[in-house]
Amino acid sequence: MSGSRAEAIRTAYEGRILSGELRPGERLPTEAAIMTEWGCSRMTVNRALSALATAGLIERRKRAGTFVARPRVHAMVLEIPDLAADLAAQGRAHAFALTSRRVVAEAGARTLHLSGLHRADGAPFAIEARRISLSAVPAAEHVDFTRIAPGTWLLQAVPWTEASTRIAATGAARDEAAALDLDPGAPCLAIERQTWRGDAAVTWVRQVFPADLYDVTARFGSG
Amino acid sequence: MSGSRAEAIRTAYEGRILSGELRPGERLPTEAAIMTEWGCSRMTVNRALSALATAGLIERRKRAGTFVARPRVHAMVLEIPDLAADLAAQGRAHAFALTSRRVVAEAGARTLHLSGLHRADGAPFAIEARRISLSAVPAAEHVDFTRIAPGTWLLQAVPWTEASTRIAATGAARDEAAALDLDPGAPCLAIERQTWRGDAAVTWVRQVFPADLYDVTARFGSG
DNA sequence: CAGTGGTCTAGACCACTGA
DNA sequence: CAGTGGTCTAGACCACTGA
Repeated sequence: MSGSRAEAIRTAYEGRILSGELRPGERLPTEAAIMTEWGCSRMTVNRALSALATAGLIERRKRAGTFVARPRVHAMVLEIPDLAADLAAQGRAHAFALTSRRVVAEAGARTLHLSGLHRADGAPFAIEARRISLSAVPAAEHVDFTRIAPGTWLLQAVPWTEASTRIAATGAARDEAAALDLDPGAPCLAIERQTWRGDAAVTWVRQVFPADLYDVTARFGSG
Repeated sequence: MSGSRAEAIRTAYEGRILSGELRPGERLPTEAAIMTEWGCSRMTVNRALSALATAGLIERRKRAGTFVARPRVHAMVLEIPDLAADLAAQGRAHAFALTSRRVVAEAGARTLHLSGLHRADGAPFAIEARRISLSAVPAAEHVDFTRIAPGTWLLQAVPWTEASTRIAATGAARDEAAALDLDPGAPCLAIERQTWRGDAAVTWVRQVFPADLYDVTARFGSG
C-alpha cells in the first residue's frame, strides 16, 4: 500500500500471518526469493521484513531463515490524559482549584508538593495529589498553578515522558469523600502515575474520581 | 550503540533530544550533513532518522528539513493479563468455575457465551462474562472450559490479537456482590476488553474484581 | 525552482550457525 | 562451510514544498 514497495511487501506478509494462512513456526521465503518474486532489491525486502520483526510478527535467525513468530500477547496503548483537554473535547467546563502548595527539600533534592480539586461544569470531578521534581523541571517552581492545572502544564512543558500507571478501585476515604461530595466508602477510581524524562523522575500523581464520572480506555496496539 | 552505525546515530540524537539539548521545533542537520559528520552513506542516516520519526521524536518535512517534534504524550503499554498465570506467579492457587455456557446464533454468526467465577486460594477473585466469536475461533466450541479458563486458553490459541480496554470503578450489583461475597455497592474494579485478530472480532469480556483484590498496571513505553 | 526527504537499486563484506 | 540475515555503500530518480 501507500506506494512504497517495502510497505507493500510488509502488508502482504502481515495479512497472511494475521489471517492464519502462515502459521506460527512456519518458514518464510529467503530474502533472495522474495526479492525475485517481487522484482526488487534485497534492501527493500530487508526493510519490509525488519519492520515485521520489530513488530514481533516474525523472528529472523541467521543461517536458518525467517519464521512466523510464536503467539505473543499484544499490548494496548494507554495515553497520559489531560483532564482539561478531555473535558473541553466533551464541551464541558474544567476548573482546577489548588488547595495546597509547598516546596520540600530532602536529601539535596527539592520537590514541589501540590494538591487540588478538579471540577467539571462546577461539580467535583477528581482530587489530585502531586509531586514534581524541581531538579527535573525547575520552571515548575514559578508556575501559577491556580491558573493552569499541573498535569496540563506538565504535558506542555515536558516532552516525551515515559510513565507507569496503576489503576485501582477504592472506597472514598473520609477526606476524599468530603472533597468529592460523596459518602465515605463510595466507589472511586484511583489512578497513580509516575513519569520520567529519560532517566529522571519528573512527577508522581494520584487522582481519585467518583466511579461514575470517569473511566480509563486503552486502545489497540500492534506491539 | 550495539555496533550498528545507524543505531549509534539514532541513540546520539535521541539522547540530545531527551536531555533537552535539542529543543522542540529545533532543526536537525540535513541528511547530507549528518552523512558527512559521521562518515557514512545517506541510507544509513536515513534509517536512523526514520526510526526516530517512527518513535515520534522528530518530524520530517520535505524541502524544510528535520525538526525536533513538539511534545507529544507518550503512551504506556498495557498487556492483556492472564489471571491464572499472574496468580501462579504470586504463588497463589487459581481456579475457574464455569457457571454458564451456551451458543447463540444470530444474523448468521455463532457466538459462545460464557460466564464464570475466578477464585484465588479458594476465595472469590473475579466474575467474568465473555463472548467468543465461533467464526473467528471455531476451536473454542469444543474446549472444556471447566478445565481451563477462557482467557488462558484464548491467549494460547489466538496469536497477535489487538485489543481495547475500558477500566472503571463500580459498586457491586446485587448478583455480583453475591458471587463475590461482598456487600451490594461495595467498590469493585470493572474491566471490559474487546479483542480482534486482524479485522475479525475474537472475544469480548467483562471482569469484575473486589477493589482490594486487583489493580491494573501499565508500564512505560517509548511510543 | 532548488533543496529536502522518500525510496529504490546493485553490489558488497561480514557474522553467525545449523544442515 | 555454505546459506542466511545484518548492515553498509554510492549512486539514482522522484515528489514535495517553502524560501
